Amino acid sequence: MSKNQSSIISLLKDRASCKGCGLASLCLPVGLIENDVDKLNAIVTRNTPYHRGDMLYNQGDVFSQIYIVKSGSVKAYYEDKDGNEHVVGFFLPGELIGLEAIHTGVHSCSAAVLETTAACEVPFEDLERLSCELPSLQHQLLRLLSREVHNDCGMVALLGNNSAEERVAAFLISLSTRFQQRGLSANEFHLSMSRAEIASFLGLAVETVSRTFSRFQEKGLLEAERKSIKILDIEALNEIGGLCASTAFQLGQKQA
Amino acid sequence: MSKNQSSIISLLKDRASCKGCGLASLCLPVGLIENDVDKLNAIVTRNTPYHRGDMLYNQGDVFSQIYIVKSGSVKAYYEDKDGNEHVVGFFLPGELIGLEAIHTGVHSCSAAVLETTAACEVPFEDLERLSCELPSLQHQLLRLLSREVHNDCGMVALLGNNSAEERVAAFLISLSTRFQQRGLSANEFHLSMSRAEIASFLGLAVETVSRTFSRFQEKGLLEAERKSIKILDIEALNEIGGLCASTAFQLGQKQA
DNA sequence: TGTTTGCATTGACGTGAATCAACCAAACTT
DNA sequence: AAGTTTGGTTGATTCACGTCAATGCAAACA
Repeated sequence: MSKNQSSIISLLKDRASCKGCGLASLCLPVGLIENDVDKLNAIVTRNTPYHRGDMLYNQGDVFSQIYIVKSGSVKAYYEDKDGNEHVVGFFLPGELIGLEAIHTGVHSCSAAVLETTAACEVPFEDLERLSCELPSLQHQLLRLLSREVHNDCGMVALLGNNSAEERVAAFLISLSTRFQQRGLSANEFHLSMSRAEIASFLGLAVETVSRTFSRFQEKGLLEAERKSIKILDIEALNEIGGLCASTAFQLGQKQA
Repeated sequence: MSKNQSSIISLLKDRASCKGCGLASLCLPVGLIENDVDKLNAIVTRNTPYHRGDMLYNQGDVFSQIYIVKSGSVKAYYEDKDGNEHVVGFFLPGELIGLEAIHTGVHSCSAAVLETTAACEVPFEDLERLSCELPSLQHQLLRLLSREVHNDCGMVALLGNNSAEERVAAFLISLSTRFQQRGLSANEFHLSMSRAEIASFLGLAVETVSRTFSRFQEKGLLEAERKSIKILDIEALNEIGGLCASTAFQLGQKQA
């Protein structure tokens, strides 16, 4: 085997490990030295990709591991007693899923993938054990949990106080910001969730979401062709929804 | 000094330490052996009581420690750009305050006490250090953060999907449950927050909260005399608001 | 090419809760 | 004890958004 070949192979290996992962700066490895990243990597497993509709876990499942989106996207939702689905969050690459279940040991919501999605799985007991050993890992885990609390506070604020237009604007700003942080375009992106899922998440009717998109288009703020979004006037959107909960919260996003 | 006197003194000391604290079963000491509780206690400080209106911290303050309610109650809120106050949570004895700030290192909301309140303060760096040393402490800290995430999910669900009556009912159920867990009456209690603060928290107008209380009284579900509440038919209240977000969430409470 | 199926959009209409405006009762002042 | 302030209740009106219903439109399949 030539040197060239072996370096390609090690590159491929790296891409499938925490060390070479492009999301490392958003995820658990933040603050870890190379050697410690290897220790983290040793407890992480990666499955074959999931497809739209596949479940990471179901409401009521026993909690054993957290999931981290590697590529694609995931929704978290719960079903009420009448069987209606209520979306409580969307997760993009680098975001941790399942944190709500640590407390009780049982998942209180379900997680379904929205498009072809790769996920890392981290057995929680292993993660706890390693966190005791690596203070930086513990710190980052606490930070990520705190981020979740912070963002959920922002959602509570948004849902409690803001109009349909403000909610939709805040939602779009949130997505835009998060895509940008992941090296994608802040102005043009693809929605992996349906209007119904957006509506559910924002506490609105599908029709209201649709009408709001239309109104934003009439005002020249964006172009929405089904699931592809092109933001034309991000400043105006920010004006409507971006800072509605004060500068304190970067609203509605699962990522700060 | 007689043996009797010294035992009284040590009892008083205990009450002011984690070891003798009646809230230990809800708080950080869960799962710790006596020796480790002492280590925790060594990093906890307790100030003279706060009074209504006093601030634990303000939006924008640098984060350095978390607060735990020992007695009394606290509200967390943020001010929007127009100076309007929006309540995002209420905290009862045993509940941790300030967790939203770990992520950024800056408080994104303010915490104000609602009545005469005692609080424990735990410098976060010390807590992190000790958590590495005591796996049970780390575990409990993660659990408490997760509880916050879980409860906030419940609030998002409540605000997104439920009517004014359902929200108020869920709020009352939540308080009732939490008082009961603290050894107080589940049916008769005192509200430390004003109608305006309840309204803000539930994303409603003061008038709507007031009317909803009145309607519940007409239906014979409760008696509300200003701030004192007497629940007459907790089953009916549960029917209205208790399980509205499915059995998955114990709604709207900062405590499960 | 027509049919089905699953979103998405648009319009008409009704309603729950916000807003506006009095009014009242307690608590505080002087 | 009369004035003032603060918080809570109640009524009348308005409006944003939900609901109901029809239509559009693209991908999937026969």
